[in-house]
Amino acid sequence: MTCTMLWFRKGLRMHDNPALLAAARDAARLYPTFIVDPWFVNPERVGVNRMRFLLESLGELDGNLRRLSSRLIVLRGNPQEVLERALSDWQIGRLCFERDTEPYACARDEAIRSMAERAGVQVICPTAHTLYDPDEIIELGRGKVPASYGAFGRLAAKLGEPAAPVAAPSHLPPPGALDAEYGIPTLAQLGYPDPECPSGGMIPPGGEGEGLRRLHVYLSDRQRSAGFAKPDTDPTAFAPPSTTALGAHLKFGCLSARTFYAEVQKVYREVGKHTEPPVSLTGQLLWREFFYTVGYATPNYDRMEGNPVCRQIPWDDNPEYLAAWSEARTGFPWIDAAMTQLRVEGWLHHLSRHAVACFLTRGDLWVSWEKGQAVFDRLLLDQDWSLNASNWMWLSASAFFNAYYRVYSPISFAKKYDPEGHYVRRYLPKLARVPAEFIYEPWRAPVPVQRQAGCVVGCDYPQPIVDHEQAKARNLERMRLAYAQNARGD
DNA sequence: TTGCTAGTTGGAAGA
DNA sequence: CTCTTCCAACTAGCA
Repeated sequence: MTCTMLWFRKGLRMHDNPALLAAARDAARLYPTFIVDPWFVNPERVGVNRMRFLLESLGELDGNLRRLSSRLIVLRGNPQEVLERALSDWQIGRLCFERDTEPYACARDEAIRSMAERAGVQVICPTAHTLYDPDEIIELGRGKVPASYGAFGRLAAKLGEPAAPVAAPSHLPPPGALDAEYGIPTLAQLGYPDPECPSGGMIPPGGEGEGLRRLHVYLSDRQRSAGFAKPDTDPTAFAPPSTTALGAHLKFGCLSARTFYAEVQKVYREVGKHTEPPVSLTGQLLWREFFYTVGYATPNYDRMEGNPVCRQIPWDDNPEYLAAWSEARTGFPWIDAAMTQLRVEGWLHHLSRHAVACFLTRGDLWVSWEKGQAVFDRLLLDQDWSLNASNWMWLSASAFFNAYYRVYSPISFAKKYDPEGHYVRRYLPKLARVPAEFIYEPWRAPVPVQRQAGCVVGCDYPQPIVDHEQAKARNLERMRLAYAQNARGD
């Protein structure tokens, strides 16, 4: 009988957690451990909303462990240093953690694996964050990384159905006696301000219970779930949103992607007729797999330079435009409302992300996708390294997508879904009384109408930062040129 | 080699 | 209100 440690990083759940089962098997004592890594505790890297979500998730994990007479042990510091001491202090013979394929995690885990093995500790590292093991996909493609969703889908189909989720443990070995409390820190202890939730409770709480509950609530509408077609969902719907909005729970592994997948297949079996990838619910999980795989296998994936899948485009360095975009003062209500929703709630509908990303890059402002990526990385609850980089490259027509002449209009796009402007009024109260006719382009309203609405453009709300038609024409030309150079990062 | 086809989610105008 | 066409036109993947 040996003492074991489960090191939680993502995978903050009891259900479908092979690493937890591996750690619990035949263990005299089990130390369920989370390490607060200073690399992440940085308001510039991880915004307050996501940090709060993480702490909530840890709180629930601790509660679930305590129900099985265990607990969560929270350590603080550089993971390698902290672990080296803990493995020795607690005489750990087996260290288990779920595999993480992001570059920071790969480097960290490789160093820790060799440190542990040098100390005679067995290391078990199952894949459970994704449906498939990216190495298996790449091997099946004879070392070639799938360059498109279709190519990925064919490889995944060859591998067959993803592994079924494993059951949650019904009991756990006891933790050892500890020399200190090792409790979950508060936001304030981590140096974060803890503002009153400004969004009226629109931010979903973290934790696996909430993730599972939201999954089941969404899937309880069998017809909608079976008929789910992503491009047809409404980006201006906010109460409730038109998609599952489960990204944050998936990102932290509060909700297992394999459980999600299995539950969706159950709905399909019940309903019979259902949509197919890429637009279906299953298709959304496969997009995640595809982007995880490319992100894992591509060097410098979150940058333009040195990134072999990314087209090299001479973006402008324009701090003023970037600031106006990220601070929701572009003067385009649809863009500014979406950026406000992002800042306040840490979430945007996928198509809103498209609209603001297109606007920042190839559509209007000609600012590098890397700048937008950094803002999303900080503010999104569901920030996910490979998905974020992938989608920014997609929207800026730097990779995967190349119909660069398809530009989202900051005026007419949202109008199709929400002609009255409910969404804009919700997130930009200054515009609440602007007549629907002008809600997406208030600068066109006659001045008396602006006065009447209590929203004078240039005074209460900014003038549009660019003329969209002019910017679009100019940028199309620049894209044409960049495509003609046909330069890639390799 | 070459040619063909399909690709998650644009917009504007006109029938 | 829905459908088609034009805009100007890329490339991975396959036969």
